[in-house]
Amino acid sequence: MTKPGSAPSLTQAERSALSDRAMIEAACELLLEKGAGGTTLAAIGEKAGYSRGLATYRFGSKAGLFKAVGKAVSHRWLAVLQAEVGEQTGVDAMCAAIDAYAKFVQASPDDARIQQILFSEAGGPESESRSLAIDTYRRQISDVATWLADGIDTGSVRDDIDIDAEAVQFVASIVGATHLWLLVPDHVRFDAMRRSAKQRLRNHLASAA
Amino acid sequence: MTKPGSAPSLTQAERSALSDRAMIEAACELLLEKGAGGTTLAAIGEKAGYSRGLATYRFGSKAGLFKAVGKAVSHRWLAVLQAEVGEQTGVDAMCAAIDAYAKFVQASPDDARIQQILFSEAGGPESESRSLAIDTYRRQISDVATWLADGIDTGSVRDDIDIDAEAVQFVASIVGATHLWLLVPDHVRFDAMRRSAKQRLRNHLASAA
DNA sequence: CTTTACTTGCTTGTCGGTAACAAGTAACCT
DNA sequence: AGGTTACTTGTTACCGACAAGCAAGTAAAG
Repeated sequence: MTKPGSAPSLTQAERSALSDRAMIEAACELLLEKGAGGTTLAAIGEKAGYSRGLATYRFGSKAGLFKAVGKAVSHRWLAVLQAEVGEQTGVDAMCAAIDAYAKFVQASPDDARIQQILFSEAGGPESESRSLAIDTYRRQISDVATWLADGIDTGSVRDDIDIDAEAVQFVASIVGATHLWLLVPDHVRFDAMRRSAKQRLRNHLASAA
Repeated sequence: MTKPGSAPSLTQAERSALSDRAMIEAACELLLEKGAGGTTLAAIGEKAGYSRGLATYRFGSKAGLFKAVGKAVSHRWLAVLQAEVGEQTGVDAMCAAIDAYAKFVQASPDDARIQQILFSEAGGPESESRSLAIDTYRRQISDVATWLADGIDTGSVRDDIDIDAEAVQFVASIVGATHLWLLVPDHVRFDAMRRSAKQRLRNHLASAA
């Protein structure tokens, strides 16, 4: 029982969900500000309004926390992608994915930056965020491969292509463009690249029929 | 004068050049083994056969050391690129660059890995290796743009393209493919991608004439 | 050639800061 | 109330960075 004039009196689950969200939010801000290496668990906890130790306690380790942040961001991206692509297949789906990504980067550039910072961090043979990055990329490559396979089945895509190689190149283009955009933003104009990338896709992959 | 039976008696310059090389070499091995975060300056110094403090003393900071490593690797890559591309321009130069990169990755996969690890590390707003990565990417994009401009001048490349956008996409494809290869090596087959990437380039950029 | 003053390569001592864990406290639950 | 769960504080080990010192090399004077 809570005394009349006291605090909201949340349930335990609500309390932890609240602090989790606050810390992930704080982590995002700090990541953008100071990068992965410059972000400390203590700073995250305190910025979220708690003690220096909570982040470690809740997420176990720095890698664990970054994994949680990555999952949150990834989830938002996949929602946008799904909404844009819908049930399309073949080259249409790939073009829609390009549009979705452009939209995502424009609407939530912070999310895009964070995702890229975290996935870059996954470079070495260390980290737990490595496995998240691997899963995400693998998933995206296989999605594209499925689009292509369906496109071949329905006759909209040439049947003499190497599906896996094309899928990897497609994902690689987007990953690479984001990477460059993060480092050399003035050189990377997503909107300008969209047109030629889509046209190139159609020229290269669409069936002659 | 050195006593007959005594040690090699190197000059100061030779001594420091020797330890520099030893430490950069040690740093490369540790980077491949433990990643950027897992590599410590003390371990580098000791692995190179010196004290825990030498790496810091010589390179000033961890970022400074990584910068030196990056420069060494970058230098080797640029040599391969220059040898393969030569005086070619336009689409020919870009195809040669693809071949050069495939050759580089096959001949010195460790170098490719290290470069990618370091350039990934440059994601956040921190680090000194960030500026090296930026310079390198900027340089590569402008090289490709020059190839394209020359190709338009000599008539081998369509004149209705957006040079900068195409150059960025080209570099982005390679950067992204390497990034994926580092994380998901089994999905990325450089040799399979070479053929279709080059064909796509020619289809998309070569002038109709 | 030898001595001496100086420079440069390298090592050791140390400090602030951080991740990770453990033990304790306070809030919620039954 | 007792017990479970959310959170805090105390502590340890480790790392990057710096600074003071030591030793190896260099060069000028006698």
